[in-house]
Amino acid sequence: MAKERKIDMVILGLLSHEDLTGYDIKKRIDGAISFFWKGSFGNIYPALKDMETQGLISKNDTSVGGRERITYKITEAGEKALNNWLKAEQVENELKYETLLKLFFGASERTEVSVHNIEVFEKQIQDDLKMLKVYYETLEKSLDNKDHVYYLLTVSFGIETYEAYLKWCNKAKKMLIDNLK
Amino acid sequence: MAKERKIDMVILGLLSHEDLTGYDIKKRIDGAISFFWKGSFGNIYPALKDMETQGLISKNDTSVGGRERITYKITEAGEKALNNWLKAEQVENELKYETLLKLFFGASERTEVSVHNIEVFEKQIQDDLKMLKVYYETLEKSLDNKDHVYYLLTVSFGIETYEAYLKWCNKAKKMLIDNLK
DNA sequence: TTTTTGATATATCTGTTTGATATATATTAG
DNA sequence: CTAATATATATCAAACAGATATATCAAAAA
Repeated sequence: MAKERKIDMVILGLLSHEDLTGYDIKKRIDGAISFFWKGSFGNIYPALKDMETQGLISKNDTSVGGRERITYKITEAGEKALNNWLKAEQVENELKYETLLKLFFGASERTEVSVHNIEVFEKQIQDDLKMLKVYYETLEKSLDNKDHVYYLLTVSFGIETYEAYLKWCNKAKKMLIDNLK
Repeated sequence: MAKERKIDMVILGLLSHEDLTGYDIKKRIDGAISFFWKGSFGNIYPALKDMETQGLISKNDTSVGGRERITYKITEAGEKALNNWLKAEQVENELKYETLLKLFFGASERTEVSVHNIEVFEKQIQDDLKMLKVYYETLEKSLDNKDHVYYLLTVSFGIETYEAYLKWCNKAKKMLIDNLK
């Protein structure tokens, strides 16, 4: 058996707040969610079709003029599926860092190459961290919205881990330079 | 065009140290590498076949008795490909954490469900952290081996980020309990 | 005014990866 | 001696990523 399709839960979660088109869903995922979960048209559209067949969501045509526009709404069965998933013990947490892979095999090349690779990573993280801090400040001002408390927690996860990454970058560079020259 | 197949580089990296069978490669990946990169028979064996055709690795039959055993060796072209990848700027770093996904949609359920989900995550991380610390202590004793310096850096990455996760777990649980009762 | 760029929107295709399963041999533990 | 586990190759279905195709519409630029 193949693993359960997780994109379904992302879609249900988003639809539990508002009716959306496939395109909207992609945009939402590309926003605040993207740092811990990704989506693509290639899995969003087939998932919408399947879930409609399963009765977890319902389709309604909101086309204007010649412009096609299919909005989806979550059904009661969909809400149930979402809550069951939220309560399920099993979770799949996965890190996939090419930077660490390169570092693992770093001894095949000159030390400077690995130091440079860490710097590339460091730059990426610094940029992403700035974005997360902007999100954080915005959310902090509207914690009366219950959803925002949860959003803030995921953003705070990002900030704390990215700060840990940056600390590691410094240690790692130092260690490479000290130990290997 | 599809993205380049990364498993090729994992295989080349491993073969740059020793000759291995597909099964061996799987075992190596499941070990110290698995926390930042995964592999499966379903992509290892096809990759081995392709890379042999491309001349990046060479096959030699080391079967004993009726037991099939195909060992692969890296070629000069393979070493070149590995070093080119190590020097390439572009990297793909990706976090895929279902725990954060659940937390993001946490407002759909009772606060206790999210607190429990954080505790499940916390337990997982505590266990993994113990393993990483054992790796660390073992590696620390053999830093005369140049490779081990690099291995240690990846393990240290894991330790630092997992410790940051645990700190976040406490903060997050407290925030949920304070803000939402 | 016309053109072009960019955003909206659905959909599909190829290649890659995951996870499971099938098959068979060798070794170890009870 | 037998059962369970480890070794080993291989393939399949489902899921996913990334790119591309197609078309509409709004806004900005020429």
